[in-house]
Amino acid sequence: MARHLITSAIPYINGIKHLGNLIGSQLPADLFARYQRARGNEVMFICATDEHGTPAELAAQKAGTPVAQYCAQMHEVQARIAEGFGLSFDHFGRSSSEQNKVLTQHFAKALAAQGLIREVSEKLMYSNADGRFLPDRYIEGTCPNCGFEDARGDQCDNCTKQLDPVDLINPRSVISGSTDLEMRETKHLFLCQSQMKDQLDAWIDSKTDWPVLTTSIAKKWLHDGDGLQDRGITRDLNWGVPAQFDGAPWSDMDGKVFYVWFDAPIEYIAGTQEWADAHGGDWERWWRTDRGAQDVTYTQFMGKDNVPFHTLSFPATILGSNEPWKLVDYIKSFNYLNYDGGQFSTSRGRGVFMDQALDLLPADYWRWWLLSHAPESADAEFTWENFQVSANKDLADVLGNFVSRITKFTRSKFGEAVPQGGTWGAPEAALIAELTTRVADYERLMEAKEVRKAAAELRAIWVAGNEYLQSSAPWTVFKTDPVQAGAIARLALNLVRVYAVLSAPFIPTAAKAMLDGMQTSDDTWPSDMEAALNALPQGHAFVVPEVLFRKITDDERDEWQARFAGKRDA
RNA sequence: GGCUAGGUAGCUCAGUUGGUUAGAGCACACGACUCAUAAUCGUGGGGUCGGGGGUUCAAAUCCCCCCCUCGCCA
Repeated sequence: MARHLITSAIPYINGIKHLGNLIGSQLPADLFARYQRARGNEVMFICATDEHGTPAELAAQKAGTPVAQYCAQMHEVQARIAEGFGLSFDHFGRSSSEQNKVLTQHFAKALAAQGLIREVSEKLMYSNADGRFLPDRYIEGTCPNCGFEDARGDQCDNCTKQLDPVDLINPRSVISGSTDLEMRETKHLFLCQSQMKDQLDAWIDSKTDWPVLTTSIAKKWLHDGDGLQDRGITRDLNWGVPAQFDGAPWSDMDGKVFYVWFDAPIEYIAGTQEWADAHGGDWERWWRTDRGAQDVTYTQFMGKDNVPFHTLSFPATILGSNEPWKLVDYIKSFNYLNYDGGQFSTSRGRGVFMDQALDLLPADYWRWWLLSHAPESADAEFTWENFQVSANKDLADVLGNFVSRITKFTRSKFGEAVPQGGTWGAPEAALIAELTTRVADYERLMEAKEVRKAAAELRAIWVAGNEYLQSSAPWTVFKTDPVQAGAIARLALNLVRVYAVLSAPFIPTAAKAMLDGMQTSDDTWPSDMEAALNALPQGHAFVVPEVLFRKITDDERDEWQARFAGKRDA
């Protein structure tokens, strides 16, 4: 039995994510996890909320809630929505956990012991009124280039010029509006990634089967300009993992915390520890190659914006520690999903957010559309028309109607039990041969994390059932040879169970309804198609399930398109 | 401006190391069936593969130039 460690990039805590975020990491990771479990493999699927950093502090402040409490609440909100989408995490952790604090500090210490941490003094903008250092984008002022009054410290939104906060005329704090700012010297820790450039470069070079999106982004960071740069791993903040701790190999780091990109990926490991602490399991056999993790296959899923951290920074942390941690085996990355001619926008409330989506339709509609249109080779686009057409055609007409037509036909002619008697001949053998080939292709594509192609193959498997029914026409055969018509129906009813098993990674709720309809809990993977089509024995009772997928009407489509065009309302 | 990825039928996309008349789904037209969520199945029309030049017996596929889109960086 193979063992699969699977992680999804961890979503940031400040608010509910949109569909673009969902398809970028959590959903494809869930697809893969469900598939591997269905194949009988052992899976550890970890996700979490990314809770540290300035945006979380400010969001909490805006909500009038202490930041720890704010994060706890938002974590619950995100966890419930994830559940609503059927995301089958073994554990949905929190980067603010005690486990992550201990582990993050451990890694920092281990890296320092290997000479990979250096202290750097730099001058940053300090706000006396706020009592804190301000990140570049939390400083605004007049652009020295174009005179725009609300230019941010990192870039002017009006003329797009890249800025340094010291360039701004009349700089002020975005947080308080205070202009009582000064440049103040402060000390930070840097991770010496540059020392590991060659090692990382060789490692990336060895990954010839990774998506080009993953390797090209890694290569760019490795080779662009002066090559891979050392990066600061601490910030002047209170909310985070303290950079000063007992046994720390440095001093004077009070009031500083590790920067989110350093502690966030470590949460993959810490999240597994959280799981172990909660369930009494053994986390080391997943993460320590000296404790059994050497035979684990580790796959990460993420949007392209997260690729640099996962191809370079986190591996630098893992490898640089010189400890036997499990390194990722495959990084599946995704492009962006756009919304109806533009970008999804969290700040402007443009597009569909996860909670809203579940209010409109069951999760399977979204799962199917998103996965079958996953932005793998290029950015993809969500439009309501495409969504409506795909969901209605694929789910309602091809799959849902197949289940309806065969269960209702059988009920009307034979009653609610798998018909007995009759024999299968050439048409059935041909169908079994086709399904055997297609399922093998489906398995290959799922193993390769080829999400869109796997969806297309699954759909073709559904279509094969309709073709079979159409050509064998049991409703016609019934008039002259009812027993033989029963044999055809028996195969088709068994097909419903097979479809449920094969489809479950994509549409788990409907798959469950299909199994329930067939009154079976047998979710054995159809490795032997002929045997699989005999799983429901003659005389086995079933019930006609409710309509699996109702259709999306034109009126609904138009209404939703208008509703989500602009501002997100409460 | 530099770099990445793209530009293939009306739409969304496949096209492996260059090789017979460029494929799929949707949409469209016609036909079949009537068990089914007016569903299904079959057949067909439709593309100078962004533009130009080159290599080759042969290029969507390799090389050069240009145009356009998206993203990252400066």
